[in-house]
Amino acid sequence: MKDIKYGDDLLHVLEALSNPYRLKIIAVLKQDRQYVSQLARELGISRPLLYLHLKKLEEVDIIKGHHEVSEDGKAMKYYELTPFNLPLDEELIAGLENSLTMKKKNK
Amino acid sequence: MKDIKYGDDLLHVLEALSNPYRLKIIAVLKQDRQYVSQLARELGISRPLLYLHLKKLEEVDIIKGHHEVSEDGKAMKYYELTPFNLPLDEELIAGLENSLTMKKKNK
DNA sequence: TTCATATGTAATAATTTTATTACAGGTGTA
DNA sequence: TACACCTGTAATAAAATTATTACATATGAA
Repeated sequence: MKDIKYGDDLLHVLEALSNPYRLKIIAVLKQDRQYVSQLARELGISRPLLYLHLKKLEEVDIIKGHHEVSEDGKAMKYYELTPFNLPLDEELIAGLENSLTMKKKNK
Repeated sequence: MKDIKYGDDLLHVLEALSNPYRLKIIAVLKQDRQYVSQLARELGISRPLLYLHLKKLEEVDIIKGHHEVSEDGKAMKYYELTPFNLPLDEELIAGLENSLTMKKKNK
């Protein structure tokens, strides 16, 4: 996970973690890396939806994906977890208050 | 903040923290307790909206409100921060995986 | 009485997030 | 060729969150 220097970054990470599927993805990937289709089956969700969740986690560098070609020649996309540690308390939040934007999100 | 023993509790707290106004509220209340109308002015939002945010924070015991009568006889509602500490990492998440519900939220 | 302050909430609208459906394209094997 | 895998995304729908508007009620002071 990238260093959190700004309130907006902290918020971005918290948003990424605020979903049961995304927490589950972290738990699964902690055991071992996994490729997208298999991960979708394990979570019981569609690939398009999984991509959405993976994107949010990857945006904040909690997971990372890369392509690989399997032994039988198939193009696979594996995701793996990036260990992280976020000591969340009121001190951290207060310290980042000035770099926290209240405006709506763009894009 | 209440003890986090279940994945659903963790998620609930993360959701409560996933909003810039709510992070700001924590930062403001860390300095000192405050009453609702004044807090709304400081944040630049309406009271109805503030109530919504306060409710989400109070639900997970990050803040607590109580009524008080001011010197000049007005009924005031003050909120104060409850110090908390959440060491967020993949270990915590993996450990709570089994008590994490994927279903939609009720209510 | 009128004004300024305070709390509280119901109803609705706007926006964002989450989820689904429908595609297209690739490789290896039967 | 047809089938069973795989990746990737656009378009749309559904659901949840966030925000606004409009009220009602109460107190003290001018």
